[in-house]
Amino acid sequence: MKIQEVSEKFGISTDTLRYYERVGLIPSVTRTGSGIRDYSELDIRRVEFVKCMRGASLPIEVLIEYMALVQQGDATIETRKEILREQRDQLIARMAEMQKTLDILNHKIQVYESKILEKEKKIKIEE
Amino acid sequence: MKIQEVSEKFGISTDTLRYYERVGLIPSVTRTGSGIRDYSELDIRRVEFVKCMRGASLPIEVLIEYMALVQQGDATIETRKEILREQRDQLIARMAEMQKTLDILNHKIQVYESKILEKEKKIKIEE
DNA sequence: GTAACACCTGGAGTTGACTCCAAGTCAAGG
DNA sequence: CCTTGACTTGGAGTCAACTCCAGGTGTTAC
Repeated sequence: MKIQEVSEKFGISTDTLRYYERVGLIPSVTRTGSGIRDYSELDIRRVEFVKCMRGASLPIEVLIEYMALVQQGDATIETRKEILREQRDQLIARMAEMQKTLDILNHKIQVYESKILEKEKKIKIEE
Repeated sequence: MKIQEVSEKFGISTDTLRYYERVGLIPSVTRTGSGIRDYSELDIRRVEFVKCMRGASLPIEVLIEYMALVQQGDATIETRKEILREQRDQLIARMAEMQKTLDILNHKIQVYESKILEKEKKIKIEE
């Protein structure tokens, strides 16, 4: 699969895909003889993983570290697990914050809605 | 309440508090005669609101727009409600993405955990 | 009254994560 | 063979959101 297709499939620009590779987020993608990227199944699974993690704002640095450990094989499993656990905990914390914000937003929207209703009533009475 | 105390109360640096004021996120804080910030109850409620919204990553630009509308009074209620509704919807979408990521993280952690267990078993058998 | 310290301002610098660009290479159609 | 258009690289530029700094003023403890 060439870069253009991967870009469309995941909604990630080709520039970003190349950038991810450059910084080590996706270890060197397979190439054709002449050096053009030709994403393998594995490469695509990696892109998907990164897209998903970035979608939840896991920092690129952490993902780079994680990917490097994956490359190093089974000896790093314990460390990798720790990284994922920490990221998961932070994610849970962020989601809790967001839930609080969501509640406040919903509350404010409700207040606005009833204010708008009041205004409409007043107009009706004045008519 | 002076800036230092507000900073500690909310865990926002004084630089950030001044920055928020500068860009219009918190309309001009009350001052002492000599020009030193002295946050009123209202100012503090505003800081709290902004902190909460920023905690859920609502963009500063949107908050600036919202705050400007609040300043303009009741005529802008409808617009404000729309802004909040849109932000709420985006927040819900982001939380859904994060939930997916969380599920994957949990799954991966489980897989790692069972791999570690297997390794331990092997060691026991070899003993 | 003076030293030490918190506060002020405008503006420059930093960080993370892209995003764009120039200059060059390759592959397919006519 | 030559053009057209997608691909390559390294490096520079951009953007949001801070964060830091220099140079100046205010305020409190001794």
